[in-house]
Parts: sequence; structure tokens; C-alpha cells
Amino acid sequence: MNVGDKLRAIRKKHGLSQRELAAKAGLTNGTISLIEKNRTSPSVASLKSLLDAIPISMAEFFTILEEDDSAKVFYRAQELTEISPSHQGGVSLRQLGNAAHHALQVLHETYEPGADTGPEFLSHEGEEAGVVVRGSIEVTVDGAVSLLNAGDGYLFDSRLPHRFRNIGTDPCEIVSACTPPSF
Amino acid sequence: MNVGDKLRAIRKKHGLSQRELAAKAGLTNGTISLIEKNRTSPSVASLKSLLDAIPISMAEFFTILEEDDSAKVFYRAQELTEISPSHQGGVSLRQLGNAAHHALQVLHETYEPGADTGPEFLSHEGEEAGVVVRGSIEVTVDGAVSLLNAGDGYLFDSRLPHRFRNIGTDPCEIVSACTPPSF
DNA sequence: ATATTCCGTTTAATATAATTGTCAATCGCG
DNA sequence: CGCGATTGACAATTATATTAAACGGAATAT
Repeated sequence: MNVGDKLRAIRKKHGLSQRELAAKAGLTNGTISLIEKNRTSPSVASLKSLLDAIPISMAEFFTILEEDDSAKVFYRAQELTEISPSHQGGVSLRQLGNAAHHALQVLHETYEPGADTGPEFLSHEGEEAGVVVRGSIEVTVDGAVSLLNAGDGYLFDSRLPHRFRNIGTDPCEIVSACTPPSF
Repeated sequence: MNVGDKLRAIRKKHGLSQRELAAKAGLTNGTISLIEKNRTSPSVASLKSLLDAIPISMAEFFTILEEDDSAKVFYRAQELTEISPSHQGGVSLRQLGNAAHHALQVLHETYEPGADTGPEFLSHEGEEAGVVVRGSIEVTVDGAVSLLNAGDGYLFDSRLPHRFRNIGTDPCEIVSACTPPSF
């Protein structure tokens, strides 16, 4: 998200110091320092106090912030965001960029040995495809089963029931794409 | 602001329970309950997690939220928001609505005995006017001084230096208006 | 040179948000 | 009815944001 950099940019554009803004907003300069360095995520109430003091509306702030995010092109490995809740079942799904603002969703997936997306076949609109980068994985799509190794790939209609299982002894990495994004 | 009611409305419109949304967002149902009841102000990070799970962007959320705020017409006494930082010098300025979205700013002001806006005359664009509701107050505008009592009023160009002092023994209440809003 | 002021950062203490575990209420279903 | 499942709410604990105070650097004045 990077609330910090955007807040700093806006504050400077308005010619305010951290202390000046803090006084207007009823917060402290230390708080603003921490927020701007992205060392804390401010409460909505705190952020609103800061923006009111500038002044700029919340809607405006997030509009330009998310525009910036959409314009982002390059992502460091650590910037991919984990979207698999609590790494359920040894599965890691690391998303490139903010899929909510794009038509394309790319994931860097890791399946630990024994990992399994489970038999609950959720089916969503669109297509998805991927290439195995490391290790091997058993993929089931609409009843058809195949063991894919590094370099192999898959491509299917997302509405078909599908399942991924790592039945090998090493972790398996996959780079996949999905359109439109699903959550 | 009322983040809670808006979140609840959106969540229900998408047919999600607190627990379902919590699971998707990686938070807990208890947290959502507290947020929806406006008993806490979520961190930006938490709110983003929730909105991503719905999904809806931050910009969208605050756009419709602040639209609602603008559409608000009636305000209970307790809904007026204090804009005088820490009641400096016994002065309370309670603003009606969110002035950031309107051309008109109305304040319910209270000056304790001895209260003083101070001699630092900040001058901003626009006009301001008010009526004394209770008590009396000494108003100085561009050098001219007058003691106003309940029922009296004032109206002047905001660019003229001005000062309010309660030199009486009782609190003084004023209802004032300003356009455009100043902070 | 040396205070002086203003800036942003950092640290330890405090206030607040988030989690955990539980509760009563509600809704179907047998 | 009576049972299990699901809902939103709440109290106590844990995690995190915020404060208050101090620090060091950079610019300006004495």
C-alpha cells in the first residue's frame, strides 16, 4: 500500500513539517515519523485527523494512492503479497501486484511436500494457466490427473473443478496466471 | 465518519457473515464486530484486508462513505465535532458536519470565563458571522472593539484581524458561520 | 566557534486495536 | 419441541499503535 510515502509526499507538497502537521491534527511528530516510514499502519481515525489537517479527503488520498499502485510495473520478490490465508496445508500463493486493479492475476505458488489445495473444487469464471518451476505436482482438472515436473505447464477454464497436490518429497514451485482475478 | 455502519452495509450486501469475511481477510470475527459497532477505529492495514476480501478498493469505500457524509442533513448535539485542539484557552469550537465537503462551515462555540482566542490574528479568505446565544463576549475586528451580549451578532471579512475574549464571569456561547471553511 | 532553532528519528511507557475464547440469540431441521 | 449450526456480541489477554521525551544532524544566527 505504502501509505507512508504518499503521506510524506503530500505533507511536503503543502510545505508542512511533521511537527506542524502533528499540531494541526492533534497527534505527535513521532507518530507521523513512524507512519511515514511505514513502521506502523495508522488507525483510520488517525489518518483522517492528519488528512483533515492538510486538508485532503480520505477518498482523494486513496484514489491517488491506488492510482500509483496501479502504475507500478516492477516488483521485488518480497513485494509479492501472500494471499493464502495462514499458509493452509503448506500452500503459499504470492500475488504479483494488486489484482483488484488489473484484469490479470499472476501468482508465485509454493507447495510443500504433502501440500494439497483440497478436494473442495471451487469454480470461478475465467481461465488459468501455469508453469512448474521446481519440483513436481499432481494436478487434477475435471477428473483428468497428471503429474507435472519442472518445465511442464497447464491451462484450463477456471470453471472446471481443479486440485493441486504435491505428492513428491521436495517443495514445488509454480508460476501461474489467472484472468479475471479470483479471490 | 462512521466506518462501521458502512462496512456492515457492504458486507451484508455481499451476503457475508462476520466470520466468513474474517476468514477471507485473515482477521477475526470479534474484530469485525468491534469495527462495525464503531468501538475501535481499524488500522489502515486491517481495513484494507477487509475490503480486499470483499472485494472493494479503499478509494471506492471512502468515496461512497464521504458521499453519505455529505448527504447527511441532521446532526445531534453530540455529533458536532470539536475542532479546537485540546480546548486551548477555554475555547471550544464544535463544527456542524464535515466542512471539507461543503462551502459553509457552522460552529457552536463556547468561551469559558477568561477564554481568549489570543492576539495572533490569523486572516483567511471569506466571510464569517455569528450570533451570541448566551453570556457576553468582547469582539475585536480590525481595531474596533465591541462587547456583545446574548442576541447580538457580528459579520465581517475574514481577512480582517479578529479576536474573541470572554471578559465576563459566565461562559459565552456563540453560533457562527464561515464561508469558505477555514481550518 | 558556539549557541540556537528546527528538523526527522528513535526509545520506553502508555493507550488502543486485535485475538481468543465464550456467550446468548436465532434459524432450520428432525 | 430439542438439537446442532450459525449468527453477532462481549471480556480478558495479547499485540500494536501512539505518546512523551530525548537524541543527533543541519541550518542560521550570535
